[in-house]
Amino acid sequence: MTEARTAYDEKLESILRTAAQIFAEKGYHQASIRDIARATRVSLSGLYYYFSSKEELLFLIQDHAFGTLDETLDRLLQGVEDPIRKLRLLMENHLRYFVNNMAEMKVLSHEAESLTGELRERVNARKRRLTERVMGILEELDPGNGIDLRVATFSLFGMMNWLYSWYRPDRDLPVERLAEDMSRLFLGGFLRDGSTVPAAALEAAPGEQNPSIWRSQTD
Amino acid sequence: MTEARTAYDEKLESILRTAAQIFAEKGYHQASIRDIARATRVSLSGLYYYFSSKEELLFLIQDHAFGTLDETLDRLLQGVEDPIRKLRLLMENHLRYFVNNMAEMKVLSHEAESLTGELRERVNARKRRLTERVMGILEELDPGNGIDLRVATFSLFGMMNWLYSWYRPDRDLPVERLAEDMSRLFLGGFLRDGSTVPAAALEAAPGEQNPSIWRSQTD
DNA sequence: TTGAGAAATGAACGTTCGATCGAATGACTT
DNA sequence: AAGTCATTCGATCGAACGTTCATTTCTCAA
Repeated sequence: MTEARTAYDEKLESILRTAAQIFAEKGYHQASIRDIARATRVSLSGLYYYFSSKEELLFLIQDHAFGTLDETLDRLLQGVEDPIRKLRLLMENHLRYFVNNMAEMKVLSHEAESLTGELRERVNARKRRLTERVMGILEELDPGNGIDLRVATFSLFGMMNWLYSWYRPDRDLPVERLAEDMSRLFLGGFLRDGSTVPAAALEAAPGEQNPSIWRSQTD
Repeated sequence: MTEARTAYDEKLESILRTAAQIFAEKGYHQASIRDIARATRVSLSGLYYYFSSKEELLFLIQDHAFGTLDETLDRLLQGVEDPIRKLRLLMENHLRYFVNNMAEMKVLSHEAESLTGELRERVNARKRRLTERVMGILEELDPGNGIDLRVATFSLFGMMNWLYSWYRPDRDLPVERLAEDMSRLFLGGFLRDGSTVPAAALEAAPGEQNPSIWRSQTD
């Protein structure tokens, strides 16, 4: 194992970390390479010694973040059998990384479509793996409540991934309580027998509304 | 009431509708005015007769979508007292607009930070109003389960707003079943007494993990 | 001390962007 | 037929963008 941690590696990581912050603040397309040069105190052209294009820079950030998230999850779930416990550990892992690396996780959530071609496909593959992992756990759990698995899976990701748009570490719950509350919200709903949900929550709304927000057109 | 629906109004709405689709596909900053000119078959300069800047175009889309969403909700909740029913109606309204106007709603969810200054503040005001409305209903409901209100509120929005990243009308549930499943997930979890949630779902994960995905640095 | 490769740079390129402006066109009134 | 106002357009602007390249500076083993 050649675990040589060179000066090159350290500087690259430092650039990735800084770039992630800038991408999180301004958005990938808004942020210019010049912004990153200014923040890292490396010259514009000097940055291209560490990556070959702006798009590859975004990929490196996303791939690194996803890879770390994934590896930690592997380690965490080793030997765990109870699916409830598995899901709880997965959620806590996910939320902990979110809160501790808000910039990177915002880039993951918000710039999912900013990559193209092969780089995009490679990140998508990591994402798919995680999605199927969650869906698999929910399938194991299956309380027979009739809730669609895809809806449940992406509702869970939605709850967690939406964090970047509202969570403020100084005014909101610490990550442990956050994970507890979200676990209770999601698992409480997913594991509950449908017949114990108040009827008013299940009744559909009356009538149809205008399907489009725009007035009807002729063309 | 001067409800004169002029040709100008119709053309503006047609431009907004087309622009929303392009913003949804390529993202606001990626999409050029020239893209919109091509799609609407109006010349580049001709567009500026209908809006004064690209940013105002984005504002018009967001404001129109939010306004419609809001007005329909007002009408829908009139006379409804039961908070469970209120929440259910709100969710169905929200999801229905999402599914029926996916382009506009993606722009709402994904381009929240693309406006600046006063235009951004005006959209934020509408958003705040809706957020407080939801939080108010949850407060009415309050089952005394100890779940943080902010966490519950934004978890609900996260579930719903994340739709744009996964929902495909041709392979996923129709909106009625979607609303039912999400209602059961959220309300089932929110209304459940904490003591009935399986213990394994509440236990914290053991140990602390590396708080940052990056290796420690010296500077 | 020197030489070679790694690391970093300033200046510039071609392209695309949002926006402007004066002129042309169309529709409708008088 | 003339006049008015709304609508549309081609041509063009300066600014900012990602990227390149010929050079220079740094580092350290020989």
